[in-house]
Amino acid sequence: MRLVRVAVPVPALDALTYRLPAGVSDPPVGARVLVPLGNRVVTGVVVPGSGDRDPGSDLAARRPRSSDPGSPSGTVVKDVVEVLDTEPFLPEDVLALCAWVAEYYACGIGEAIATALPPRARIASERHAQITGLGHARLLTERGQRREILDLLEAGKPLRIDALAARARAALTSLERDGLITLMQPLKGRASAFHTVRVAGLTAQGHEVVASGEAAAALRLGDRQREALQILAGNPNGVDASELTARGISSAVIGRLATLGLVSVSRRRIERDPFGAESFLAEGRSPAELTGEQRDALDRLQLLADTGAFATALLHGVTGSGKTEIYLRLANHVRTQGRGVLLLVPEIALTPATAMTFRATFADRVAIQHSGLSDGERHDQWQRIRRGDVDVVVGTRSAVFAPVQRLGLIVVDEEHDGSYKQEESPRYHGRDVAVMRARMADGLAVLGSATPAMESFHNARSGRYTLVSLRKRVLDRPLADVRIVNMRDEYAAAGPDVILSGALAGALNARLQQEEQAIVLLNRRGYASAVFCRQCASTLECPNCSVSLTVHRAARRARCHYCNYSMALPKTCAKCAGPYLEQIGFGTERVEADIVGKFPQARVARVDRDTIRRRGAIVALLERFAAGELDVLVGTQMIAKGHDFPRVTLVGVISADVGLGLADFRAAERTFQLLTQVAGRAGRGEIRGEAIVQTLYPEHYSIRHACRQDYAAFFEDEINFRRAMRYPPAVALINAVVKAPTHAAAMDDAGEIVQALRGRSIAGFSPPYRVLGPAQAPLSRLKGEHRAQFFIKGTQRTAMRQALAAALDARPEIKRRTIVDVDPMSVL
DNA sequence: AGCACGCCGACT
DNA sequence: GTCGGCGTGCTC
Repeated sequence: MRLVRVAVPVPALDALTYRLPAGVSDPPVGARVLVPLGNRVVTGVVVPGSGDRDPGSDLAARRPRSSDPGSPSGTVVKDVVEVLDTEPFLPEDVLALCAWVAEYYACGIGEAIATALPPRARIASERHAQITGLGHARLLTERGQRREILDLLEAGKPLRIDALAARARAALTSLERDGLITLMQPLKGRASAFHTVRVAGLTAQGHEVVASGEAAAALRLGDRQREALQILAGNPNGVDASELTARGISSAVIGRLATLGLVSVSRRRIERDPFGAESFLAEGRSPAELTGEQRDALDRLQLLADTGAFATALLHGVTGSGKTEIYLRLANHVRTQGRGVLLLVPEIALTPATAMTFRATFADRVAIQHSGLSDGERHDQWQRIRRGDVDVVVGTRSAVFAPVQRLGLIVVDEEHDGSYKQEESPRYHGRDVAVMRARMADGLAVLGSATPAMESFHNARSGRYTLVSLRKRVLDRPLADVRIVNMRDEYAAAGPDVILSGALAGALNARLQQEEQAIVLLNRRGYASAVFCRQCASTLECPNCSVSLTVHRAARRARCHYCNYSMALPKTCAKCAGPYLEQIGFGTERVEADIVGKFPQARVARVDRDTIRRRGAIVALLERFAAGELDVLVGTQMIAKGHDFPRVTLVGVISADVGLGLADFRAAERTFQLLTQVAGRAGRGEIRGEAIVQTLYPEHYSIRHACRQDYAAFFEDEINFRRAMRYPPAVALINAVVKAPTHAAAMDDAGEIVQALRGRSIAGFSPPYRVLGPAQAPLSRLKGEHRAQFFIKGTQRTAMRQALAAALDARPEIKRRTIVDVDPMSVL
């Protein structure tokens, strides 16, 4: 019997064993196969493993081989429905990377593989229902849910079940049992997702007719038909149907010529081009001259790349020191050595402008991969990479799985950026997966940042990574002057409602006079942070989450930023009916209003998740700002990242300490990074920049060091804190959150897992980790669920992960309600 | 993740 | 009494 191991796209499942029926060829590892799963059909990927493992023994497979490998398990091995690929769809190295991700981040192999697959790679069964003759006959005697369904199906056409309300499911099965309807499972999707167009071309006979007037006359062709033949005669490679239509030749005309045998219509595969038509304008980019420091850095990195062995370099360069130029040249160097390059950028950074830079440098040897592309575009780009048509891939987080051939270099730009961590399963960190991939490929990983993550600098210090530094900005431009404004003094002088300090207001005014630009940052959106009742001292809370509702004034609503619940702004207190409601705290919407109020002549725009609904809206807005059509940009951290605006000479930070109050071990690190990055936005042109930082805690080390742009000093203070508190990178950390319908149940369930973890001992020794908790999670209620959490801290990640996996496997009903986050970015 | 089975409150 | 809510378990 021929068996295969198949990873299926179901979170909790390990690879499953299927039988290959006679007449079906052996699929190679990495090929897609259609397999039955429960009562549906899904697309799985063949993974290594002899396959002659008995089904139902996944647990046994993890443990040392159990005693009776051939024992019957109760589950019958099902047959593979269809083999979709004769060649591996996912290459071996990507598959191995997925296996590592599944193991390291404690998720199912199928889930890891699902993130590596391009869109449209999966075919799945859909469920349709159709009414039977008996159903028609009994239609009028049925009532309730059953009658509703029969009414919907009355026309006789099959209907998709998922279009039906979920509550109708039970009725469906009973209707089928009674023979009133039939259920079908047609497959949705195709094995190949390329876009094709119809192309018309002249046949031999057609050529004859064009060449000979007599033949044409004999056929009595109409004007349109003659015209079509002329057009086709001038295009030996054929003409797209859409182009013919555009030139006034309808498909009917082509159809008639085809029946006459003069024209043949074929399908041609075309590639969707995410670069668009303007990419031709991108030619002729002249590379900037490197500074001596850049040259040295590039030389060192090239040397590392040329060894052909795995290495990781941390490129620590102050903002504006020209890291991108180094990436481009290093990528080109590696490419000319015949090895592939992967360049990862944060979510927001891959604007069309950046994509164009790469297009201009690498022409058609570059592919891009990010979530802004349509499914079709992403699919086509992926296929180009898979075929080996490109040597350079630029993309966001998930591009780390791109099937680049002979990979030699992975660059992770702005490696500290939080968008590299996926906040849903699999909770992987793009940077860490990149380093592992480089290791598997014997390649070089380059992590670049002005404010490296604590983990990365720690690794550089310990010698695991090679540290390469850039201390100066290009063209010797100075870093911005940073002034701290103590808001306690402002409040004492001007009352508690001050938003813009005197210093910041004055600086803004000066910029407006001089026609320079300014960026104002506040990492909190909305108009006011909460609605407070002065009579009963209660705060307006979200009914589903344990947070207060944020006031959005333009929408006149109070909104939850976690579950998106919203309600009309109340006029009286919901608890005590008191009329004295006060809005406390403020966000970007309020700051914008304040600036507009103070400077009516200023052209102000706001950039946050509320103003940027569509993707592309941010690009348009940033372009307007770059073009000088706006004076002031107010926004959240979105505006702090990467962009290069030469005319910005002032950066204002409204409340630098937003986030410092959070009970999160990365709070100081995030604050330091944000302040340093945003200050780096100022003074990128000819004129020196200035940054004004408003804070209630001017003495806090993250604010002090950020103002002096002193990374090393910040790192020293922060690493001491992490060591003392035993937080990463001093230890490895796993955060587990258990959800339950009540607070008590969540605590009980979490407590049981914690007990199991503490009880595990290895050969009489206590386990090599410590378990903290359980405790109520900081967000104790989210979307209506209560949450308890616990931490595992230790130095041996593998032991920690395995212990947790074992404890959860023993309690499957708790496991399904538990989120496991290995190396969490935040423990909220 | 889906999907089905099975056990308890509000309507014909 | 059924209808229909969602807890629990399974998927080779």
